[in-house]
Amino acid sequence: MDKKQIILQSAVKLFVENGFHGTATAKIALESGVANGTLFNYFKTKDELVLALYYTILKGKDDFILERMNSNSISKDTFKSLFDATISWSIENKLPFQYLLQFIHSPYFKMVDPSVLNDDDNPLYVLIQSGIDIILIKQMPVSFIYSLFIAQINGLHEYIISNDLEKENQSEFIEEAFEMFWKMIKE
Amino acid sequence: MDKKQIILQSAVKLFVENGFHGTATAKIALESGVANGTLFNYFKTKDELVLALYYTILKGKDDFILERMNSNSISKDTFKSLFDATISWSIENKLPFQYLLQFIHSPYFKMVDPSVLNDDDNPLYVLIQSGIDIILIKQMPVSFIYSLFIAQINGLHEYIISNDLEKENQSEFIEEAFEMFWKMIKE
DNA sequence: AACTTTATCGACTGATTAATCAATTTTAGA
DNA sequence: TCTAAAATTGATTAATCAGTCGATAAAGTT
Repeated sequence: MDKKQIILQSAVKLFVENGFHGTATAKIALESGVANGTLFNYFKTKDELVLALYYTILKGKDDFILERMNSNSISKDTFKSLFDATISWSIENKLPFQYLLQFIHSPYFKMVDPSVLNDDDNPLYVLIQSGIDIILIKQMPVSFIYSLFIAQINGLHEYIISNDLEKENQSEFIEEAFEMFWKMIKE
Repeated sequence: MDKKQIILQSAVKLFVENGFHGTATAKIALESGVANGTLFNYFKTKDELVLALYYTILKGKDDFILERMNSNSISKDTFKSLFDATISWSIENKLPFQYLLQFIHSPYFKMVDPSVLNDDDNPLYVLIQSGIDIILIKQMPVSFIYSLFIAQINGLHEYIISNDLEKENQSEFIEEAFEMFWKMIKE
């Protein structure tokens, strides 16, 4: 693993534990086993590191999800796979997931280039649009369904984490949460 | 309005705009029209201010919601009132709502006395429990339904805000979001 | 008015920190 | 092996900021 990756990894941990400004760049360098100045060879400023970390985590999440999605036709099962993959990523990557939440709700979020968030080529977005087109799910704005999907995942995640559920119990609630969500959006 | 309230009000605005550590206490004092040191007469430390602000907003939100809830029996309508009151508060109090999100997802949240969050005497919590008891809503853990309720509100809020919906359009989606939620949790 | 208490002020301080840069080490190519 | 380029180092700096405190003003009491 190269130094850039190590720095990013240390940064997730420290930012989530101590917040953006509660984490000195020197601490990140120390935790990464590099010198103070080295960090600034990889990221010109602290802000750039904070942003790069956000993009990196988003990318990792999308890759993880896409890897687990290989159905051609669109059906309830397709959405189930997506739902499962999304919640799985968030549980297997607690710190990065927490980082996303912290980042999105912080003023840093304003600094994100909107084109990166252009949902039109987001797989989930496209999938929902298709579902609407073939009248599998409710005739509502895509971004509305999208928001509710993300929200349902967040609610489920919050429940699983704060109740410290075991693996077996998790699947029960994941199943249930998806079935509930499907009732909600199906045509 | 006394100085304490003014300081709290300035703090919401600045913290949401510039983040916790991006907002110097001197800036808050300036915005409040008081001297540097005066702020520390009301709040011993900056952390205390950050926490007090959280508690104050929570209290204001609860009061707002309770004021609009005066039904005795428990029915779908009761939940509708709760849903409406909750989303109304979040839309009429964008900055405080944003502050809650920012705070909850930040490391400051660890500093909150858990007994304050003791959901057992949270009206929404009690209401859900009653709904489950009379078999109006699904036989699931209260905290599960609770998490999904909060999540649905958050998703709806995010949709309304980021699409900058007019008042009329808002109610359409609030109605719809509630009906969807009800389908999800009804027995 | 005289006096006490409480609130406010703002200059100051000690500590912290993002970012720099000249010196050093490591790597790579001939 | 020799040399040049690239990467790394960490002491240094200039700036920022939370919190203090003695002085002043305002409010309250007799």
